[in-house]
Amino acid sequence: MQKHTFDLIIADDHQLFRNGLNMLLSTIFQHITIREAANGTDCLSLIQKSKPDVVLMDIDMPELNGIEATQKAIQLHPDLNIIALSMHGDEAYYFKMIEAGAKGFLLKSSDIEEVKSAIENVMANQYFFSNELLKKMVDHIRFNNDEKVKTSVFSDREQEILELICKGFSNQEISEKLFISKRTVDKHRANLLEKAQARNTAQLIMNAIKHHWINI
Amino acid sequence: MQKHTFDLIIADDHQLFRNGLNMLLSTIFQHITIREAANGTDCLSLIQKSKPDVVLMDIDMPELNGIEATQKAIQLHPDLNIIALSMHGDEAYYFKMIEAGAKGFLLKSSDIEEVKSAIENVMANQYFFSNELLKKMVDHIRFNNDEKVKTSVFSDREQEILELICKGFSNQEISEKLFISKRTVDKHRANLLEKAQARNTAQLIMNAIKHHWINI
DNA sequence: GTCAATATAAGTATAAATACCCATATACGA
DNA sequence: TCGTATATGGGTATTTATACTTATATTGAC
Repeated sequence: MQKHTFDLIIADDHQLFRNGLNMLLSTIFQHITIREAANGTDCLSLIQKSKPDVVLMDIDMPELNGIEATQKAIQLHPDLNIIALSMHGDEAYYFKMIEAGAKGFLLKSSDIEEVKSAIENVMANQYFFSNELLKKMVDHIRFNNDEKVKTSVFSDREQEILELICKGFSNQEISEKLFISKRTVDKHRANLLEKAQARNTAQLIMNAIKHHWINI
Repeated sequence: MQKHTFDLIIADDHQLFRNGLNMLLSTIFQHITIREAANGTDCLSLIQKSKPDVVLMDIDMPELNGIEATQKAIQLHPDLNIIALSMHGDEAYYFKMIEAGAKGFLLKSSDIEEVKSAIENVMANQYFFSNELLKKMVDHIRFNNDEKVKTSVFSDREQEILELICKGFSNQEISEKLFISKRTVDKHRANLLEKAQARNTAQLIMNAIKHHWINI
């Protein structure tokens, strides 16, 4: 797998982390050239100069953070393989890294084997998510029933009306679509609020999405 | 890897598919016992009788579908390794399979190597998502800007108010929290609607979540 | 120093949502 | 058959949101 030479950039603001990872990767990959950047701006310059095969990009960096650096880098080189590298707690930013165009996603708690897999995968034009991150995502989906909103079961009619509400229709418009009285829609909507344990439309939709009562 | 004997169930309502996959897996794994189920109910009985190591579970099955079968199976055997197996178009049900407790996720368009990886991974207590599915998920996140809602940039204050709206607070309550006039909140909210190209609260929140303007 | 964006606030008006009350018909399961 | 859930619809009232308008002070960029 690691027969031909390839270039890699480590972008992270902690020198010790960069140096250590550099050492580890140099041991694993025989023919590798590693460059280091301490922030997003330096990383962009390095990308322009050295045309790397892979970039390991920290999310939290000074000057230009990993998300912005990834956006700009992907604009210039859409096929560049960028692997996001973050700490626990940065999970909220993974969506933004995906939007920016990163192709691999590692936590800093990963072991070096996983980093190796990630590099090999993205170079083979595949996505890579660290197992720990997948577990976090899965757990988030499975166990976010924290607010005791039970897995509410709406009736078919309620489900239908919920979906129309989500599309932005008013009760009046829904009643015309379904050929029923607006007052009936009012009532269904009130029942939806009660079942969803929501005070208003905003909470109804937040809960509906959190608990996957609707598809987005 | 495949040294010791292990048991596997293929649950799918298409006999040809079951038989073919059975043949393929028998070739790949030397010491494997494969049982077949044509629907969710049969699958549950087989699980009770044979205590399998892995179940390949189709989502769309008669009598008891894959989601319900997975729920019941995981209730009885929380550590059972269930791999969801679905066709294109069933993607909306993956969330439900995750909630139900499946640990691997394959598309029927996967090649046999990916099935092998999935089986090995879940038996090693890891999650497995097929690369095609990851790509779909990533593409969904990256390219769902279909309604020309540009990557709206809200001001800090607007962002703050958006998050309070999502938590279910009324403009009156928000104004009290932020020590500003309700009319100011009214105005911010109107600006939010305009920037989000939404007609009402429901659409505002749908767009906010779709485009990750807020974290859920 | 000017321009643009933002945060602040208000007037006025209508539309929509929410919160209670009530009733009737239907269907489905114990 | 009896009860529960559901779908339908209405009365009344209040609260909330939305749509227009205008205005001022501040901040930051160029």
